Amino acid sequence: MESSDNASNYSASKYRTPDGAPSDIVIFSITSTEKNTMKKALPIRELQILLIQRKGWPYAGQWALPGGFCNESESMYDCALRELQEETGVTDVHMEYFNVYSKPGRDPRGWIISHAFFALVHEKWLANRRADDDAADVRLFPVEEALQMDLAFDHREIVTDALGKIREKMLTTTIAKEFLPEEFTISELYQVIQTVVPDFEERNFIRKITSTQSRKGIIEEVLDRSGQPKQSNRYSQRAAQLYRFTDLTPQLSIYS
Amino acid sequence: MESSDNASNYSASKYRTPDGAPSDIVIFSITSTEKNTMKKALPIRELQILLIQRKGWPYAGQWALPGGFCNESESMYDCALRELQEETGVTDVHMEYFNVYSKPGRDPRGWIISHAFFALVHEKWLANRRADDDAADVRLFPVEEALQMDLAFDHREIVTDALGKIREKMLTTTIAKEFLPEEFTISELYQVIQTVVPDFEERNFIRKITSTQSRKGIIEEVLDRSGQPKQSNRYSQRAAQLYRFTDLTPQLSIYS
DNA sequence: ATAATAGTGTCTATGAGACATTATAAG
DNA sequence: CTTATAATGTCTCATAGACACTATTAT
Repeated sequence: MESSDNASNYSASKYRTPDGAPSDIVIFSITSTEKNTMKKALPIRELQILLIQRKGWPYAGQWALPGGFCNESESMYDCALRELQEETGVTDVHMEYFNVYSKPGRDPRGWIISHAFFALVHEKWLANRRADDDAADVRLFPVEEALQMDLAFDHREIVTDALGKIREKMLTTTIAKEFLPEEFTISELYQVIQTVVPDFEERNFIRKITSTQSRKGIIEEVLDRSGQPKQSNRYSQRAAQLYRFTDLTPQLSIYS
Repeated sequence: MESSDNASNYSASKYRTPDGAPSDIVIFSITSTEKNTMKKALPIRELQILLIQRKGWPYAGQWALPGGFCNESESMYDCALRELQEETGVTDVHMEYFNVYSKPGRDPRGWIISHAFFALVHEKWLANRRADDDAADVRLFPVEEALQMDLAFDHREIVTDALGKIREKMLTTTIAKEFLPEEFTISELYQVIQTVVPDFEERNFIRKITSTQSRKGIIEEVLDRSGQPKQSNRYSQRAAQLYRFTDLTPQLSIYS
């Protein structure tokens, strides 16, 4: 108790304690499907999340977020990293903690406080996994479809919140880079932003991002070995300039 | 276990479970001290946080963030609200969850996963408390001073993170309103922003906020009953226009 | 040549930023 | 009348936003 003065007569165990502190991870990826037209064109991109089908009680058979219980010897972040690795084989991706879910009764197994992360995984990493085990119980779903499903626990709420969070972050930070190759064209960047934030529309996008003083530091032109601008004609007839993100972290303010 | 198919033979308790899930609250307030000059002047404002002095083990005698253990029947947010109310008597303030602290060994009492909130409390609410019980074991400290202290647990890290968070939010959202009266002058707003974000400087502040099309919706002029602009000469010789925040939530983007 | 995507020119209205100037009221 | 703070004028250059136009290359 608080009034005792050393560890030997401290007893937290007289209180009811949580039955578990899991992490749940909303793993986002953007899939690309080549258009089967004759002409070169940008692929069709879709924002997807990874779900697993539950085997046992509770919510057996229903789809749920990947995740699992935390051990005493790890932090929540480490726990989530471990689960992410187990589920996708992927390490070294962008993962962020964003909320805790603790409403009484949210888990029939008891008093379980869940810690929600989102991860942004480039499809090329998930491709490996899908080749390895094309298990029917681990799948990518388009986000909009996932939000229509009857997910286990309060996972629909978690997915909704995660989606809101990455939409905000997509517009205010440079996380778009997590979904793009190192070098990309302006069209690809624009398309990735729109895939995550469908309402996004910016007519003069290329000028905003490349020639306005306040923003031009965010991305930079890629040059080849001879110092010439490096271009790509992968998605278009006319070759497009390649860009990469810089290390600059944009600071936004409503007062300046 | 996961492979069983109903609640009766589910047993989470065979695993080690956390010894507690507390909330810790970084309660920010801005104190105003009138300058004792002859002339009217803006008060000296200082960003402070509320700390309590621990009585028992562990960290007896050291200063710590207010907070306490969550019960099974409440959510983390409700827990934090309850603690906030117990500590300050205040309800109905801006409080936000911002991070979890779960590093192994962070609490000598065992495996304790702490959920950190920050709250923004107008000094007028804390004034009551300070009159009631001027207890030496609950005090406001200037943030910079608190960060120099040897706080209990990992509370210095929590305070550092909370400070970073409210600095960011001060510039990107309208939380400044939590530290201001309903009606305020531009100078007061400017001063509040600077109190939280000392680096903030904006020469043409009044024009940015009142006459640029993209931002002018954030605050609006206050009019009196007869429809005339309402002014205040509380802090200055020449009366200044009063403003209030609107309900508008500014949307920021690095791409537009 | 055609089509498809990349990228620029150009024009107007608005905003940013710096500084000087005027306005108001207390003492 | 002096002083302190509030607020506007003014000037230059940058940016926003719209839309027409040119550029490049596969077919």
